[in-house]
Amino acid sequence: MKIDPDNKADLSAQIAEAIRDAIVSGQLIVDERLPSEAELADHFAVSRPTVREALKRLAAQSLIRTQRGAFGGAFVNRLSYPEAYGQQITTATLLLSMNAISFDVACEARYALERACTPLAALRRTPDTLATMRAEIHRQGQPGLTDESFCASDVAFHRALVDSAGNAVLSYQLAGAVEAMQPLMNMITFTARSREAIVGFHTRIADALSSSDAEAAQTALTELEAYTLTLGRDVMAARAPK
Amino acid sequence: MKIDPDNKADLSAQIAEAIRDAIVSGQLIVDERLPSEAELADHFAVSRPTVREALKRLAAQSLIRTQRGAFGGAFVNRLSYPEAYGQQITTATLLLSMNAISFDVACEARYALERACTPLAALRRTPDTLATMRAEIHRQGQPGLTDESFCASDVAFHRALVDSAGNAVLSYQLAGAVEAMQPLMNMITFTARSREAIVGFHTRIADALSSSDAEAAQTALTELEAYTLTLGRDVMAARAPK
DNA sequence: TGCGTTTAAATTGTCAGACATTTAAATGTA
DNA sequence: TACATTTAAATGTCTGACAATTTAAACGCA
Repeated sequence: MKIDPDNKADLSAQIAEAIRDAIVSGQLIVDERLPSEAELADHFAVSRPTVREALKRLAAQSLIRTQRGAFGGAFVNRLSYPEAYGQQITTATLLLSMNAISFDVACEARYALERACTPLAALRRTPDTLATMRAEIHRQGQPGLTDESFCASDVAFHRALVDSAGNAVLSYQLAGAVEAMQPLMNMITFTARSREAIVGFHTRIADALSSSDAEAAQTALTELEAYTLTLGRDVMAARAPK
Repeated sequence: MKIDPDNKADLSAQIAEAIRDAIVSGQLIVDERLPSEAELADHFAVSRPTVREALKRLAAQSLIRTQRGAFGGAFVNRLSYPEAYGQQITTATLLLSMNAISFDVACEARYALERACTPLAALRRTPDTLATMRAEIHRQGQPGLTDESFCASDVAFHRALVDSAGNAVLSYQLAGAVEAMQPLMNMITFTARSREAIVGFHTRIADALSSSDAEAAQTALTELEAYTLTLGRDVMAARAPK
């Protein structure tokens, strides 16, 4: 873990980068304990608060965890799937909300990615994931459901679809794509008729996966994409004139 | 931006969360200036170092940027694509390297996602992206190339393929999937024969996109996946007996 | 000896106050 | 007006201290 030359950037950023490099390059392995804050301060020739700021940066990225007390300290953290999911979703959501991404582009990306899952899902879907999809479809048919709850259930359905592919890396990658769409979807008011149509598409998808018919699932997904697109465009059109 | 009850977690973590919530919920908008560190310390009834640790956590996630000097301070940062790319790649790389993801699973995910791009890429590929692909194919044919450079060129080729789809959200999502595979791919020693085979697949893909033949591109990708898988398995098999 | 209790030490979390550095606005001057 | 200087506000960094927490070792007792 090396030093910093006469760089002008923040010391805490430099130190954080040095430690991060040591982690990603494998010099520091999972669960290994870092030197104490005092030792790090000594090593980098800075004060303890500066070291602490660097460590907090790393903690924010789930690269380390800290433990108080004797024989406590900072330890290299094994990045778990839930943590990775969380970061993925936060980043994707912010990217979409802050960069004026059009509904069309986000929608296209989402359904393209989901279609990537269907062949695997048709092959590997389990009774468990199928049951989840059926349950969400049932919920979506309930009359008293708010638009937010309907959207949440929609997300749950699509996550079950993605998880059906039985590939953890794929699930992780798509978590962001699917969840980040929710704020955009929440802007849509779902009429009784549109809900019925969506439930119809979902049923077709679930049926297709049940019978391991990847092609039928892809077709239904593509039609659902087209339908979602028209819903979104109607909303945008209704807003624009104002 | 609200207070913290008698929570037991770190104050800096609580404060960071409170500010993060304010950002994602839209209470703080892009480029808006946060109160100064002293004002935040006063507001949350903590010391300035504690506030600073919280701000560094947010800075590590690119949620804020800071500026020194009069009328400086912390500002809500517009998450740019390059920043999002970087975080995506770091997270995906760590997830793969720290969780004993099998080569098969990572490979499957990567090619499934890339296949999702081919229909769009066949439709929208530009002379620019096609030229990039051709250039990388040419580089991959050079005899003196190290394995690392070959892998880097492979990544560049696949990134060009993804970018051909002309969907920024898709490009962002797949950056992690493609780049995170590189460390795994770097473990493979590419013989002259395997390089030739890979260049062949790449040429077929580029040709298919040139003629807007999505199906041929998908087929070539699928075969490339199968070939990559055998290469990877050979390496793993050679290592296991030791 | 064996086991429960107490003590001590190490480490992170937090605070207070100070000074250094940077930056842009305000001010003064030709 | 144009340019140089001053000033004020803010972040960056340091020092030193104390609080809270946790574990290991020391201790005492049966």
